[in-house]
Amino acid sequence: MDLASLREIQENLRGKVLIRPLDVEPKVVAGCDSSYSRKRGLIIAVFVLFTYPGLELLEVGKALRKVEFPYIPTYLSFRELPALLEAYRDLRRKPDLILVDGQGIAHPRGLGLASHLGVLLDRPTVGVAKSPLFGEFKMPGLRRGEHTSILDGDRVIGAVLRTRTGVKPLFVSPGHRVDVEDSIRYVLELTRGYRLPEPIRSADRLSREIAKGGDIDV
DNA sequence: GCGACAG
DNA sequence: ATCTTGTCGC
Repeated sequence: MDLASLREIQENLRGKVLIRPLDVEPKVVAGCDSSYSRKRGLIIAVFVLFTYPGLELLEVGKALRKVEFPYIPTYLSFRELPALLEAYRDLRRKPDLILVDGQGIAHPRGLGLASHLGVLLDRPTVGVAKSPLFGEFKMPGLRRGEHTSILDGDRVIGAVLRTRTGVKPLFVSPGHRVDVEDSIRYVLELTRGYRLPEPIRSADRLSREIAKGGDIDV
């Protein structure tokens, strides 16, 4: 499979992405992330479900697969989606909102990992990235909650959001079935004392722990 | 052609 | 993302 074909897949799926306010009050939220075991050539994907707004741990879904695609900027989906989809199928309950570690529509072809996953699952997703990939922006103020827009010309495709005072901001963008405003709102409401929102922080820690060798039960 | 470039 | 030791700061 060459990049031209994969690029065509992204350009086609882009038309399926829906940007609009979240249409339900979430009762179950999820965070997902992937880690790698270089020596074993594995990718470990994890989904962690929490109640909302109480943030009580509900369930964990995981998957370990052999890495079959290299990391190529703007094509991250093709490397991580297979494992993420498998981890999702491992879940009994289905989340009303999913936070994904990566870009949503703030992507050269409007289909970052969060958007791609959202369309395939037909679930609301929000992209939460630790660094920028696409779009123009100015840095926001230093206080938690302050944010600036990520622009594609005149179009607002996301926000640079300060989740912790004095700490590097996050690059938030809608994945699917949410808009920029709700994306900002939920990322902020799910962040408790750390830079990353709790669902993603948990998924990150757990997947890394499994990659390191252990396999913790939940 | 050159530089940039999620995880 | 992963590989890696110490170090600065609240």
